[in-house]
Amino acid sequence: MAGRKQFDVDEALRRAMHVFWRWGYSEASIDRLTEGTGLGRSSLYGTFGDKSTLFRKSLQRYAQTYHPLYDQALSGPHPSPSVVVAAYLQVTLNRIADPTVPDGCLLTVSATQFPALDAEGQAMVRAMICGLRTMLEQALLAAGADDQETAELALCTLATNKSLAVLSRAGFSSEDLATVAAAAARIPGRPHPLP
Amino acid sequence: MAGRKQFDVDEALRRAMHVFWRWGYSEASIDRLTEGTGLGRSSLYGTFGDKSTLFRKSLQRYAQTYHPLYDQALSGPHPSPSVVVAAYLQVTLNRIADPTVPDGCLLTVSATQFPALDAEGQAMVRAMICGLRTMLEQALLAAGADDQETAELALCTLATNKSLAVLSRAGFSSEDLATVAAAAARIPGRPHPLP
DNA sequence: CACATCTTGAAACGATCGGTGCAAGATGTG
DNA sequence: CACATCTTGCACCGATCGTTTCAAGATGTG
Repeated sequence: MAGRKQFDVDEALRRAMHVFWRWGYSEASIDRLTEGTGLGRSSLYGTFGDKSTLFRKSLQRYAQTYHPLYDQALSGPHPSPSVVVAAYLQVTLNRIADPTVPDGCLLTVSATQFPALDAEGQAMVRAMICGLRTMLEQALLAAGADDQETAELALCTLATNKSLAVLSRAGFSSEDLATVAAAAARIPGRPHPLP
Repeated sequence: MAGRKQFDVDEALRRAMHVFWRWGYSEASIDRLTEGTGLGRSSLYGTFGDKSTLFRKSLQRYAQTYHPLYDQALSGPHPSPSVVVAAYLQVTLNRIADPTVPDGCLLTVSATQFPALDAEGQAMVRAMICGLRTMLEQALLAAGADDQETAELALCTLATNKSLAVLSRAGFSSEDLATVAAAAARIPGRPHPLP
């Protein structure tokens, strides 16, 4: 029934990523992965290894697809920290609004939430978060924020990013998500209202 | 080996809630539930029904335990919307810091994230979120916010609440969580920094 | 004590889980 | 064509999943 591979490896990985994206790690069964990719079990295991390896490759695939978008949005000159925050969150909003990907990404947010994920996968997720955090901090510093404000804003923007994914998954409208993102861009440069 | 129940039903439900709290719905296997509650399979099924029913009862148990805390923090008079937001998020921070509950609650945040949860459970989670939202909106109106600001702040505070749970689960420090909560309290009453 | 009621532990159910073995078939090379 | 190499579909593995069944034992009532 075969001599050379009858599928595109990169496209299959993209589809597998979308299965994890939609179902998370535990609920992404091998049957769902074979169905989503169109591959048979043998092809899936022969090409990508076992489930946890495939998940890690899906994470890598996600990073190499979307991290450049964040990098591009943050690399240019920005007039203020607020603009940096808004630009970062806009990338997330764009990704959520993308009709070619499943609704509600369970890769970035809930990867750390699924207890079934092994230590190697957890470490990879943490490294991805750390990379985005550094990316944000550099852009904030370049936009004129001091060290303390940079640390705070990077953290809060990451937090907002996570909440956008959660709210999206929970069925909140894109208008609501845009409202949350816009409010996060209003945090910079404000004194504490509490004593 | 028994004639009358050899355990406290309410305490067993509390422990079952903590198992879902720690593991989420899919990863909370019956074995983990029997181990966590100390009950046998027969007692568990005989008392609480099947797994999805037990999860719903755990959700109810969570709501009746923690929603009064939010209600209490919001019911008194507040000088400003900022204080309302801060008071609300402080309840979440306190719950996260509680040493008697597991680290990283997968009940409120990720209940909507787990595809395995049935429609009835999903609806219950949405109803809980809706109740908290209404509670917040009433307190914000009472604190002098107009309709538009109330809607925006209630949404953003809910979003921050979710992100706190996610960041907590991801291993961020309690100082980081407090920073995020404090920054959210700085949103009210600020003009948009972007054109 | 007799008897109905309830609870419990243990075994077992079918279904699904992630993963493997293997023969059949397609390909590239000689 | 002969042959080694690779891929694929299919069956199957043990383990675990949620759930049910059932007999044994403890209790409350007469």
